[in-house]
Amino acid sequence: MNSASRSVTTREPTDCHDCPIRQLALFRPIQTDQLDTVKSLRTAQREIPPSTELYREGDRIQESFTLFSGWVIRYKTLEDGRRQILGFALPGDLLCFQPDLGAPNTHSAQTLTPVVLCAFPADDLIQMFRRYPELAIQMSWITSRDEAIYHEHLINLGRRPARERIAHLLLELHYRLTVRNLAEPDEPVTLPLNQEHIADAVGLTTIHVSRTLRTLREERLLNYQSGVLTLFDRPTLVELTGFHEDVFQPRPTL
Amino acid sequence: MNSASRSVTTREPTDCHDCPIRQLALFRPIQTDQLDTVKSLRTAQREIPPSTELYREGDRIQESFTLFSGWVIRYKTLEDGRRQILGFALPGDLLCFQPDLGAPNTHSAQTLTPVVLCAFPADDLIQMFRRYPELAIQMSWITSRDEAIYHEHLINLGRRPARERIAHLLLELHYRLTVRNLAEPDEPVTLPLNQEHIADAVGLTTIHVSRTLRTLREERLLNYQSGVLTLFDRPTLVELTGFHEDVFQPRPTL
DNA sequence: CGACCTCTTGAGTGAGCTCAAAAACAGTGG
DNA sequence: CCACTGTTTTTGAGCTCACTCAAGAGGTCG
Repeated sequence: MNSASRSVTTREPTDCHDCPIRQLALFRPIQTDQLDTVKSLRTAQREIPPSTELYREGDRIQESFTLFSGWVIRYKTLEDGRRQILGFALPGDLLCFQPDLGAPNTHSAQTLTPVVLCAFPADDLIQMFRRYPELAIQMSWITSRDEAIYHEHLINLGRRPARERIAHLLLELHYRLTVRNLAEPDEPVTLPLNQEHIADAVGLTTIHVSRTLRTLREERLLNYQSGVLTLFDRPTLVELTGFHEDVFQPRPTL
Repeated sequence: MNSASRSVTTREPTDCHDCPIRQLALFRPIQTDQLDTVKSLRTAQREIPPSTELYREGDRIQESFTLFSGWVIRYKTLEDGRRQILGFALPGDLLCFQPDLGAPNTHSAQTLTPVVLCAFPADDLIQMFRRYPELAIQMSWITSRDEAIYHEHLINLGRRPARERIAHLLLELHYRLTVRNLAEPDEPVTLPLNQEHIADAVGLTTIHVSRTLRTLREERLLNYQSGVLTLFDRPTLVELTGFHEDVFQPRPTL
């Protein structure tokens, strides 16, 4: 139950031979011959500054990324500039996996923090699946978990009022960070989010997010100020928002 | 470009040997030896009346389903009974695919119409992936397309007003039906939805759906009454809602 | 210091909600 | 064929949650 980012110890300057392993080994030990093959992918590790666009809706990116460290948002924008954040990618998450090599991206992605990621060509990945079906099955595992997360977001946007939406999002992020050992269960965490990010994730205005955060603070439920999140009363928050942490757990082992 | 439901000609009483093929053959021809294996799955075909629960949140269903005919909704409910419809499954769609055999379902599913579906044990499916990686890759294809659909729903719920939300949903359903040859591009279609379904899908009240449908009708954009959908002015609707049909296309061939 | 963010607060508005009741419709049984 | 019941849709009236517009406060950086 180790986080991907913590295992970054030694680092090749241009290549990171073991990155897909690091992603997938979360679930199951892999045979050494598989490991060799994956190493042979020779994929590039990159360090990227904050607020950088990784890819844009409509691009034809033929790479996938594994996040080693940092935060990335995936989002869509409407013609008039309104933005919907689809999700926050944390260390260990996979980005931009599209088995259809020709298809344009359906959304954009941008770094929130300095980011270290490992990029590998999508067709290499598919070749690897072809050779090691177990990896493909694990991939289906990942995407199926992602689907459950989208379900949570949908009911959040569709059927919950502002206070619960925001609280649910912050509970989610807090939990996902603790699971990765990037936060302590009962300690404050620093998030790289401003109120606009929250607003665009839960479908509100920044102004309303500001007001709602204030009421949450006044109710002594949680505090989010200058990037520091403190959960005062997690049980009540969980109750209030109907938060089910199971969905946000890493995949169980096979 | 054939719909799964149309190819139901002969029908075994209890088994439907070829159903996963029918699902996956949409994308790519499969070798005959693969076909034999799939047939050997001996999965059961079922006919199910309308308004029947297929599975419920929290159940541990170890089967997946391919829809042959009829409509199914996938949804989640909150403690107080509020419901969010996550999506509408149409003929050819896959339901309840969960590679983690032990995990409980994260949502419920219910038939809207009489339904014919093919059920097969999840671990058989995984065995099949193990043997034929190509199928696993195609599965990742399917789920990746599903993800893009959820993205559309998220921006719909989060960033669009009622009129656009409803219009977008109806455009989506209309398009998905035409792609399956279950509707003619410029003809009215019959949908098994009442206003409550629409409301629960787009995060509104039935009352507001009623009013909004009236305005859409008065604007001569579309009409949805007693289950019949007519798109009066598709171009304007597409423009208005920012509808991108690409996402809802069946997967392109490999 | 000024320029630029981000956050906060106030005032007014409006989209979508609640509550309530009537109308339309389908099915059922007499 | 009609009364009776249950469901779905429609309409009205009033309210509220979340939005817009506008201005001020605070923090950061060159």
